[in-house]
Amino acid sequence: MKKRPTVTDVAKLANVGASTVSRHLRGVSVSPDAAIRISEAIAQLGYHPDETARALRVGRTRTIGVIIPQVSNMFYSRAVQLIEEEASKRGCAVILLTHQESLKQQGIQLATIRRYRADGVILAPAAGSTLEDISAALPGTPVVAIDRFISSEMDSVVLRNRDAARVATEHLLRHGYKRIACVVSRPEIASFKQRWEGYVETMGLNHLETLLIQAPNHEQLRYALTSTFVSHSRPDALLSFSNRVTQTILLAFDELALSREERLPLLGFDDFDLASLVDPPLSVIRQPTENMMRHATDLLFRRIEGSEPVEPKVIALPGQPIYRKSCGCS
Amino acid sequence: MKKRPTVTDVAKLANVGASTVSRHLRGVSVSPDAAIRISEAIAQLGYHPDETARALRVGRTRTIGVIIPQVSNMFYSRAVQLIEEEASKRGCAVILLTHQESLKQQGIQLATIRRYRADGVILAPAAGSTLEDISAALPGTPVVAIDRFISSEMDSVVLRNRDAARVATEHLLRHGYKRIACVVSRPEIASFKQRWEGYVETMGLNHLETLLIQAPNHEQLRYALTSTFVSHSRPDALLSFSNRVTQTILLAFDELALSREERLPLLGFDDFDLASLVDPPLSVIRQPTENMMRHATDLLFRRIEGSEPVEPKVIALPGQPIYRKSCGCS
DNA sequence: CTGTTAGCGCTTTCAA
DNA sequence: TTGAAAGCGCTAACAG
Repeated sequence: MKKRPTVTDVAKLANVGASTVSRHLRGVSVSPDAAIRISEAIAQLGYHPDETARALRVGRTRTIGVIIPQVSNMFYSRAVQLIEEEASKRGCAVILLTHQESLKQQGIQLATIRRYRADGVILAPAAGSTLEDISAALPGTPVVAIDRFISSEMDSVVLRNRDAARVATEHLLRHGYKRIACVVSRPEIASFKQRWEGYVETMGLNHLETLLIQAPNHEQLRYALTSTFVSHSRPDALLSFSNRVTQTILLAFDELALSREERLPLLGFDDFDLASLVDPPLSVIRQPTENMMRHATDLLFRRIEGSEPVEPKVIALPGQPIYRKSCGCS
Repeated sequence: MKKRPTVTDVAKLANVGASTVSRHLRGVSVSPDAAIRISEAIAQLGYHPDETARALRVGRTRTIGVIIPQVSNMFYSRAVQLIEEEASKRGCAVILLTHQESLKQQGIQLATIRRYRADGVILAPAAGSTLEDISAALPGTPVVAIDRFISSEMDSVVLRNRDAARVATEHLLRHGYKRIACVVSRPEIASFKQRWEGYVETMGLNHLETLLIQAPNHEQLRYALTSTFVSHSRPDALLSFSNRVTQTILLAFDELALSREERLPLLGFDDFDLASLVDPPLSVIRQPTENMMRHATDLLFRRIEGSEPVEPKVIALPGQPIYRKSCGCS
């Protein structure tokens, strides 16, 4: 088994010094004929530079860490997709890690990132994360938070959650619903907290009581939902805080075999592929995921390149309401 | 800005040699009091070992590459999720790359993997991939193919596509449908090819003509579908080859505002969250994704560890038919 | 423009 | 069991 060729091998074959090869590789000017000989040698040997060695020497790994709750949530898989493409364009590879909504697991993954010396991190922080924990875990490494705001001291790209929830609640109110219930899996998650605040505020302004249907996991949430639906104090309308929750609501409708008319009016956060195809078509607040991820990667790479912005930047993008039928529109 | 601490720093503070620190870190026996002093020093300095340096020295990076068409397809996002968890358990990080169904892009990503010196790769090969291309791009690096079979010389974990398609076609036949059409986006993709074969075979056995509805992208596919649906030679039933295609079919139904009764009977590959919630509930061939990914990671890590299996192993798992209503069942 | 040399942080002989 | 020293493949400084 022959070893992988190194710069030295290339250098020898091309009759130049190793540093000339290195220069050529990095696009620094080299004499034309040396360039040709080097290129030939590289082709002949099938040489591929070793990123780990380069990283060690230069202190930059050309990798970025992406830490999210799970990839299987459509919002995040879309996000990862976008981040990967952007990173790829800039010559960086993505190290993908998940924290499964666990603060402890997140700590482990931050340490992982640290060991791998990623140049920067895009993070959807687990509930309970603090700026201090995170920046202590990654001293000197740029981090941008997505989806969940934790501190104005940290670069963040998020939805304007309060506003969006306000808009959503007002819309439901305009349809004449009074007993509007929020449905959420884990209210301690930052984005959901803000959505809840926007809702509470709007309900308060209208002298209406707030309602919360909540459970730590989707199994229990479905149970909570079905019991609520059959109780005599059932709400007028539902405001779902995430696509997963929306699906759980749909499942609960289905479980009770509620007809289209018996279903509660529903408005949900996050758009998804089949949202327009369920019955009735789902009204949602869509997140501008593409834009968000572009902002996030831009911010991150600016930080990595070390130029420009010094103070933390929080980018909050408006949600886009898409009223189909489920909210009561026609 | 103080530099990151190194083994040497730890060694000095603990009054031992660097190699002793290294040994301790890797769990090799060290005298008890040295161990204590080292641990203290590590904690005090906030030392984290540098994977890039270790990788350079030792020749193993503790990373695995995962190359898939896109993360945003539910099948793959689920797969990535599973792989990440498994890799994490084994102390490896995942480098995530996508090839967008482009052979050229796949080549680029294979080269990326090579530069980063990943210890192994899990790959869903783009259409047109050959064993030779792939192993030439990654000499000495274990690769396991998932979802798409390209050669029995390469470790692979796939669905028993022909059988599954046979079962699906027979099921549709049993409902009395004769003009069964396959719907597929890119027939050149290995798994779809095999599904097509299973279908052709079954139709042939029953002296029935084969029908194909196909278009290179989902936009055009939807168009092809709607025109087919309104033509007088419309099929009796549809066999969809992937979850994305199934969604496109649903979209086409919706576009034509076909009522539940007017919709064509449909059986699709891949189960997904909302499959049971659309109207009528979707019948599908489910892939045992979890099992598949466990096999894939097992295979890969066995190869990486260098022990055991020498000859390539192809694992083909049966699909699980789930008959809801869309296929004509009730 | 080029080659020589040193060294990034780690592990691994090798001798003690 | 331990420490000193060499070296993984690369790049940056420096002298030509």
